[in-house]
Amino acid sequence: MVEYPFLLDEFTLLLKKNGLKFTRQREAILKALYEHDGHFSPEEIHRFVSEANDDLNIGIATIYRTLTLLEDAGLAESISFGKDGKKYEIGLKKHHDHLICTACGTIVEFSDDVIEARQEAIAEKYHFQMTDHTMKIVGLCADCQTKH
Amino acid sequence: MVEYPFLLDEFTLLLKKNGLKFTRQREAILKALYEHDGHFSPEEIHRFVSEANDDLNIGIATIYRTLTLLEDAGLAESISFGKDGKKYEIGLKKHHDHLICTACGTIVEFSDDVIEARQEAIAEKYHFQMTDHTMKIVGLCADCQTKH
DNA sequence: CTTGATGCAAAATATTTGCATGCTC
DNA sequence: GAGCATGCAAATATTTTGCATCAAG
Repeated sequence: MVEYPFLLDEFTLLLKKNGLKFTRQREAILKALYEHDGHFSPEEIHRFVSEANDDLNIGIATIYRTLTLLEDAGLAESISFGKDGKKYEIGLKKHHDHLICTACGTIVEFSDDVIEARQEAIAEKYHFQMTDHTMKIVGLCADCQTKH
Repeated sequence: MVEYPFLLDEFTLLLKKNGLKFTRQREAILKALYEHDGHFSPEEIHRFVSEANDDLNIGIATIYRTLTLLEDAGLAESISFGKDGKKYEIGLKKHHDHLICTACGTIVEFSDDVIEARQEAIAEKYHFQMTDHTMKIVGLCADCQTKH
C-alpha cells in the first residue's frame, strides 16, 4: 500500500521537525514493522529487530520508547483486546478496522467507506477534532464456529 | 438504562449456569461498576469496592479475577487507549461507542444506528459470528481545541 | 461435606527510568 | 563538541498464581 521509502521519508521528516535524531535502531524498528504484516507485541518486535540485525544489540527499552514515538506520530498504531496486551502495526496504510476472533485470536482487517464517513460526521457533531479512529468487531471467525 | 436488579439477575443466572458461586465480593464488584459511571482501572475499582465495604477485605487478585469473569460474560467491557492500561465499565447498557480526547483523557459515549447496522453487515460478510464490537474515535475535544 | 472462591504473598510480566557512554547532527 | 539516544540494570507497575483457609451450595 505505502512504499517503504515513503514511510522512511515521513519518519525522517518527523524527526527533523522535532529536533530528534535518526538512528539505526529507529530505522530498524520502523522497517521491522513495515516488513511484518500483522499485529505484534513489543517483545515480538524486539525479536524481529534483533534477528534482522545481528550486529545491532538493541534493548527492549528502545523498542518501547520508539513504539511510543511512532504511535504518537501516527506511523504506528496499537490495538489491544482481551487478555493480550497491546499489539502494534505499521500505520499509514489505507485506514482499516479489525475483526478479531475470540477463540483463535485471528485478526482480519477490513475497510468500509460508510463507516469512515459516519465517523467523521459523529466527530463533528461532538465538536471533536478527530485524529484517529478504530473499530473492532469481536466474535467467532468462520473456522472457529465450525469447530464447535 | 438497565436497573440493578436486572443486572444482578443476569449475573446470578450466569453463575449458576456455569457452576460458579455467588459471593459478597462478586456482588460488590458488580455493584461498584454499576454505581460508578465511567471507565476505571482495576485499581480504581478495587478502591471503590474497599471504600464501600469496610468490613469486606477484598484483594486485588479478586478484582482481576472477577473483572475477567464479567468481561467474558459480557456484563462488563474493557477499553484501552494510549499509555493508559485497560479500563472497565459496566456492560448491558444500550450499546455505545467512545470518543476519547487525547489531551485531557475525557471519554464521551455516543451511539449511532447507522454504524451499528453496518457492523452487523460487515460481520456477516466475513462470516464472523459477532459477539461484540467497539469503536473509538480519538482526537481533541472542544475544550482542548480552544486551549491551544 | 464438596468444591469453588478468597486473601495473601510470591512470582511472573510488562513497562519505565536513571545514568554513563555512544552517536547524530 | 552539544545534546539526544542507547543499553543496561534497577525500579515500578501490572497481572497472575499457588496455597491454606473460608464459605456457598
